[in-house]
Amino acid sequence: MRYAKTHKEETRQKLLDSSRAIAKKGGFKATGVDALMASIGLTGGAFYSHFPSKQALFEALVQQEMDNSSAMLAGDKDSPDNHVAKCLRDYLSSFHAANPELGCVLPTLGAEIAQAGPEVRSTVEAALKRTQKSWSQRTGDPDAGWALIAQCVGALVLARAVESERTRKEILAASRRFLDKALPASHASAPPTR
Amino acid sequence: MRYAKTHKEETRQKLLDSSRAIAKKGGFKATGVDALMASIGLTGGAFYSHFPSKQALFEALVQQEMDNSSAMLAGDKDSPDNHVAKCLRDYLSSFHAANPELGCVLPTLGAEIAQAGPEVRSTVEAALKRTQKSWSQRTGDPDAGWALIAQCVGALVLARAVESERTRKEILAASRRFLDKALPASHASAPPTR
DNA sequence: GTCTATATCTAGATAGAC
DNA sequence: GTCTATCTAGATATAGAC
Repeated sequence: MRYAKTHKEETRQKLLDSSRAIAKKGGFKATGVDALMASIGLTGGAFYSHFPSKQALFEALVQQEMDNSSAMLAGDKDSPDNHVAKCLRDYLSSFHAANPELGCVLPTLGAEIAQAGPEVRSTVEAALKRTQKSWSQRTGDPDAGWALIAQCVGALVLARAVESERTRKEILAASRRFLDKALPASHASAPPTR
Repeated sequence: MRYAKTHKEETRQKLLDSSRAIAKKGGFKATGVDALMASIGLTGGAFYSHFPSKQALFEALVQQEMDNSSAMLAGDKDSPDNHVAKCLRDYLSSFHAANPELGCVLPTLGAEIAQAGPEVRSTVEAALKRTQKSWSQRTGDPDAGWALIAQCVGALVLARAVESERTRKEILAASRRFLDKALPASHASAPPTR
C-alpha cells in the first residue's frame, strides 16, 4: 500500500489539532477548508477523505476539545486540595486571554456551539457537567460548579472584547478577587496572605 | 424631492434595528447584506446608500447596542436600591437565554467583537466601564462590577450552549444563587427570605 | 490518500436605469 | 433612494488522474 495503516489516522489528528487552534483564533465558519488543509501541508480536495463535511469536522473538533478541557478542569482523585484554585488562576490569566488558540473553546466558539445541532450541544453539556460536578464537590458549594465556569467564560469574553491592556487585566483580576471572597479560603484562587 | 428629508434617517434606523436582532440570533458575519435589507423590505443594492461597507454597519450596530445596554444596566440616580438585583434577575432569566435577538450582544457577538478593530473594542470598553462603575458603587464592592458582568455573560453563553432545558435552567439558577450569597443582602438577586 | 480542475453557490460591492 | 444586473472573490463539495 502506498500509505501506512496509521497514515490516515495521523493526518486526521493533525487536521483536528490544527483546525482547533485556527478555529479558536478566528472562528470556525470564518475559516475555509482550503486554509485548514493548507495549515497541515495538504490541499482542499483531500479534506473529504477524512470528513464527510465541514460540519462533521466541527463536531469532532468540539468533542475533542471539550473532552480535553473537562478532563483538565475536573481533575482526578490525585488532584490536590487547591485544584480548583489552580484552575481559576490559569483560566483567568492574561496569558489565556492573549492566546485564544491555546485556551478554552467556549469564549471563542460558544456562540457557534449555541447555533449548532443537538449532538454537539449534548456533547458540550456532558463535558460541562463533569467539571461542574467536580467543582461543586471540591468547593462544598453546589452552586459553585456552574457559577465558577460561568465566571471564567464570561471574564474571558469580556477581557478579549475590550481594547486596552489595562482594562483587560482589571477584568481578570477583579474576577479572581471576587471569587476569592466568595469561596471558602481553601479554594481561593490566590494563596492566602498572612 | 422624491423622498422626505427624514426618509434616509428612518431607513437607516430600521436597518439598524432589524440587523441588530438578526445578528444577535444568527451571528453578524453569517448573515448577508441581501438578507439584512430584505428584512426591511429592500434589496441588497440599496444598502450602500446607508453604509459604506458591511463592516461599518457592524460598528454602528455594536455602538448603539452597547449604549442601550449600558444605559439600562447602569441605571441613573433615580434607580432604586435593588437596581442591580433586578438587572441580575432579568439578565439571568430563561427568557433572556431563549431570546438572543432581544438580549445582550456580548454572549452572541462577543467573539466577533474580540476579532474586530480597535474602534469597536474601545466603544465596547467605554460602555462596559459605565456599567462596571455603577455596579461597583451600588454594591459597595469594587470587584463586583466586573465580576457580575462576567458572571452574567458567561452564564448566558453556557445556558445557550447546552442542549437540555433542565440544565439550562440549572445554570441560570446556580448563578443567581451564587451571586445572592456573594453580595451584601440588599443587592441580592432575589428577595430575602425571612 | 492526495492532487488538480471544476461545478455550484453565495457573498460583498459597484454601475447605471428609474 | 432604490432597483436590477453584474463583477469578483471565496466558499463547499465533487470528479478523475496519479
